[in-house]
Amino acid sequence: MESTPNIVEIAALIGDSSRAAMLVCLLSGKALPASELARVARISPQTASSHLGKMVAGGLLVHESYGRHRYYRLANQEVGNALEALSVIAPLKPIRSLRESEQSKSLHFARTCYDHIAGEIGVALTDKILELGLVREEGRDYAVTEEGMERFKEFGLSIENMKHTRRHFARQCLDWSERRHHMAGILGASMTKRLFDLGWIERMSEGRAVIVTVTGYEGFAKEFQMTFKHHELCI
Amino acid sequence: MESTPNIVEIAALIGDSSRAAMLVCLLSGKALPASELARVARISPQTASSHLGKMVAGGLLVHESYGRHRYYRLANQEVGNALEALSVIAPLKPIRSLRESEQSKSLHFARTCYDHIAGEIGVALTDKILELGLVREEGRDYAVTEEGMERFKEFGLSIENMKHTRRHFARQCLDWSERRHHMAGILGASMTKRLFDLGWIERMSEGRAVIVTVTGYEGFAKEFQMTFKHHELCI
DNA sequence: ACGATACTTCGATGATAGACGAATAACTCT
DNA sequence: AGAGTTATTCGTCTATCATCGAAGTATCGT
Repeated sequence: MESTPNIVEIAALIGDSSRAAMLVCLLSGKALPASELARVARISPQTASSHLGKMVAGGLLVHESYGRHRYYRLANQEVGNALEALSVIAPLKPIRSLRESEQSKSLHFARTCYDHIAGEIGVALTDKILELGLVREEGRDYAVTEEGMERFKEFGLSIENMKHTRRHFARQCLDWSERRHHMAGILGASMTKRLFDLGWIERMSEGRAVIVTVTGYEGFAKEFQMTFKHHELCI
Repeated sequence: MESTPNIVEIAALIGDSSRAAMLVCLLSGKALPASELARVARISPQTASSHLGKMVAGGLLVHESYGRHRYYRLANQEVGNALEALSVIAPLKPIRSLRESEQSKSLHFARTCYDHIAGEIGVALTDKILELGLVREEGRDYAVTEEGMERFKEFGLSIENMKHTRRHFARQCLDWSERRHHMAGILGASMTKRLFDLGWIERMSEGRAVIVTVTGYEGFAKEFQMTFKHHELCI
């Protein structure tokens, strides 16, 4: 009937505030789990699931399952192309508050992933621990070395007690903002708890964002040879 | 919420079947009266008026009044770009005729961007002209070189006359399908007109797609050392 | 001046679809 | 095995918006 391709359906898919928020979030090229996208769009998981299903059916997104998580990302480059082309003609939206944009930046820098630390800091810390030889990779996990046993004890962590729990000791956890691994499991959780106790990191008012305190910067530098400039990590 | 442009409203505007029909009809670059657009979308004049008002408010269209007629056209070339970018990811399912799918491919290959040539051909031609030293980049514009003056004259273009117009001489225009620049401005328009006059390119029945004729293939090869195989460009 | 044409505004209506609660399935951790 | 997550499906409710009839404004032809 219509001699034109149905840009209507595609545009209608993008033309919903919840779905657009998700799409813009996925423009970075990263794959994000459904729950994260629901949070970004400020809607319930049920509604998000409905939207994600429609966008997959419409060819905007594809998904991959990892365990109970389902990661969504843009189907192809052309989708990103179209979103960018729309951005060109879209009026700029006023930034509601500085705090929100700061918080968004903070999420990439440092946040908690359940009970362990993630973001740039999480990945960098895991890297340093590997580099210093405190742990070594072992399949999907990390195993503590002799030297690690000693250093973790100095840091205030009892590896012995951890071994008594049935939880995974030190699992590799995929980081959505860095696309690399950070440390999960009881070791990751205990370290993060210790970082809170030491006052190196503090939870921001709400959400999962975390800030590194002044003593934290000093501590990370001294204990793990991590370097910062202007409150950002040097890699 | 975020500092990103507000693509929601724009996409929602395009994501209505009646409005999309009007927009696609206006993709040719023509200005059409409201009644004609109502007829194309198969809706009443009242409804059409409502839609047109919203699209003007949203920055998609502009209107000019001539007597009791009101002519609507796309606000700028970026709107056309966005519509075409959407059609790239849309026509996956309903390809009704071979001609339509050919036309979609043609849009990537060669099309007019208002009055100058774009697509693969447009970008490649601009590249060649740069490579041959006929123009050089100068900020957001291109400037003709000594050699360019001579070669353009041989090609049938009077740089002198162009300088007398108030229009930009040779502007860089971003190409959505190639993500690179092609040449706009009076020089780009004049070259494109010359290509039509020489019969190197011809406008397809409707829309902005353009085909390269047999003499065009020979001409591009001879004059600009551009090579093709199977009616596709070799880069 | 008169009716005809082109387009707009206002108001009412009806259909679409986005929202969430409740329940279900799949998975992980203890 | 059981508790706690993550994600989905189903059903219902509600709000938004496209649509058109009726009426209003501006312009043209005669």
